[in-house]
Amino acid sequence: MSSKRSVTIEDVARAANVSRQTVSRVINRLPSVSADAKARVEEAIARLGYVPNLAARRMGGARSFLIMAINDRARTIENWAAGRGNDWVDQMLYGGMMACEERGYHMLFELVDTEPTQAAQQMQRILTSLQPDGIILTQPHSENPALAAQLRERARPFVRIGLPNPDIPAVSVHMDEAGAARAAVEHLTALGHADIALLAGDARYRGSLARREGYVAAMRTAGHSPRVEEGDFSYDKAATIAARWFDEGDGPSAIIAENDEMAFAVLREAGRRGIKVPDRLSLLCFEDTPGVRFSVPPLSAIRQPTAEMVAKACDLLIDRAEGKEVEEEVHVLPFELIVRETTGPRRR
Amino acid sequence: MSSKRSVTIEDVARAANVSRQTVSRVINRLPSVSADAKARVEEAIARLGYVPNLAARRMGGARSFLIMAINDRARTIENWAAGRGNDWVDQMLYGGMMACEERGYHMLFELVDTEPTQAAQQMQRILTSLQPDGIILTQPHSENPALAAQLRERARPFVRIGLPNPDIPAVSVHMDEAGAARAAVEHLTALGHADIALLAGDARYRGSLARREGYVAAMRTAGHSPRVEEGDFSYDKAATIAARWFDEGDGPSAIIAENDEMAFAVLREAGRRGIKVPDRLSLLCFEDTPGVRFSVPPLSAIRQPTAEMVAKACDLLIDRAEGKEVEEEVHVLPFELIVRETTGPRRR
DNA sequence: CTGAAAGCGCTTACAG
DNA sequence: CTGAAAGCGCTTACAG
Repeated sequence: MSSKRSVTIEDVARAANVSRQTVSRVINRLPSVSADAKARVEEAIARLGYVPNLAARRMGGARSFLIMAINDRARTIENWAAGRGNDWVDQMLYGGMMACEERGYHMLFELVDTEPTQAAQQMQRILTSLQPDGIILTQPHSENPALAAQLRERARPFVRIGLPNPDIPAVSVHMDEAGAARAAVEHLTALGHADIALLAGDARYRGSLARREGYVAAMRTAGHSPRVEEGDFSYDKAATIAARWFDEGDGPSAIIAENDEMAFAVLREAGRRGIKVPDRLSLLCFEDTPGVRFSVPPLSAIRQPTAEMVAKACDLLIDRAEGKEVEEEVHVLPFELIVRETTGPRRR
Repeated sequence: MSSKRSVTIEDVARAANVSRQTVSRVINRLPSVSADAKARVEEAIARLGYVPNLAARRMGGARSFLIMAINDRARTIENWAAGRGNDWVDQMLYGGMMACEERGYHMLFELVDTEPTQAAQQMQRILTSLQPDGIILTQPHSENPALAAQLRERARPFVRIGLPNPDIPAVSVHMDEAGAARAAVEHLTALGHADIALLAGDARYRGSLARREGYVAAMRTAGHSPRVEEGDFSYDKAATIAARWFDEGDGPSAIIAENDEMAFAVLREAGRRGIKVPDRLSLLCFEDTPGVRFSVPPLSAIRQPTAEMVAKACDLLIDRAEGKEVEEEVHVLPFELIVRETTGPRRR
């Protein structure tokens, strides 16, 4: 069955006694093929085990059947090199590979530098060497207008993962950040908390800003006054803030941290001082990377639907590649609030 | 600079006033190009920002510049779906992408089922649709003789990650498992331990077998009697064994676990009984996934050089693709013994 | 050292 | 509905 040479469209055409265009039409599910011819071709394909050569398809002027996800080089490599897990990459591959496979595409994963000149050059290389049918841009590339312009100029469809950016008209997929912040507040108020602080990330990030707004709005709705601290997404900064709260005695009764790292810092500082979680302090975080399950106690968290967002992006891109018009510009995916063991009513 | 159409070899040829073969020779670093022509071509490439189209190169009968790493589908997806990290995949991508990039190749990552018939079919599809220049086989595919035969028949170079398998003649890359087991024993004997148990994996795995042999040999050399328990790589099994050891009072003073999971189980059971690690029990594990750093206390471990093994496999495959003869069949990579906080002298 | 020719396996218009 | 022709951007022999 399997010899050194692959079975080609020509072999199928001969076996089915049709021309290779007809085979091509069947493969690509184009109309205008007689039922009879179609059946013969399909039989031949199955019998010979024919699989189209993607390079040839691409060369014929068609699609490449490749969707390319772009990630930030430095950050990704740093995580890998440190032997840390890389939840974002894992979930991205998961969502992307499954979505692509289902529709006969392949997911490619590339690293691009943040520095704009380098990014542009690398993007150029990737586009012409691999010729992907679609590109997925993640942070920080999703916020780089020059990259978007470059893709547009070269007529390469792309989707941003992230909240819409007014400077970058493009299809984008994101999680409902504001809604998640609201849900976090509601979860905590339902447990009886009133003094709920937001250990914020960085307001320069669109997502962070949206969470902040959601948080503030929800607090006002509940009749509580918001309390935002700039945590900068960093462990050290969060630890300093938590230490101050705990030592000065005016700490909140519940904290929402915008990422896992900051939540770990709070947990650590609380532990050092014998402050029981959740009895004396409730803690909830955004992000939900794998380590969160293993903290003591395991953290309640807002789960970011990374796999789902990437899968959605792939689907949108494949729709485009197949000529379906994508009308919606903005796609919002639901979050998940996972209650583990760091949130509860306050006890003395 | 960047227009809708990509710059092609033809554009470069025209700009440099040579034929496209000459450009091709320069790109592929073939000899027999005059210094003068070469300089003109290189200048034109730089000026126009030319990047060869990989699909076209492939079609021209050359390489695809694609190296494909194959992983087990079910296991990989299960980890992803559970939201657990996937250290193996992360490190594989890390090593593979860096190695490929350095030599102008791209790393592709594909999932293949374990079931032999499906595996063969999927492999067939992958080979003909993507036409990779080389394949990297990991567990369990690396132990499937039919897959190896298929690759050989289709003349596709491949490298196995894993210990040599007498039934599968092939280039293979692996870690020095026996040496690592020996080093583990030596580390513990140096701390004064004599009653060192091996919480073993599964002897049907080649690597597990090698560790067992290394362990036994090292124990004999040290004049101690070996003590092997079949842990089956599972948390539950390891917990049962540890419980028995601790409760019957004849437990070893040090334990070497063949993976992280089993070490976590031991740590848990010890903790429950107030057995201090490392004061009353030393514990060391193989594998060293990211979670190991966060256990309390952090586990001493033998680090598996996953990234390095995959990088090595890529290099070997690229050497082959570029016509360099690879003479060595077996490539052994060093492990790393990372002493954290679970191993120490016994104290009362 | 250099180029004209043929071909890789497909698809896209174009006729019929 | 169906096929003959041309072409995609390269490389591989083959001449010179």
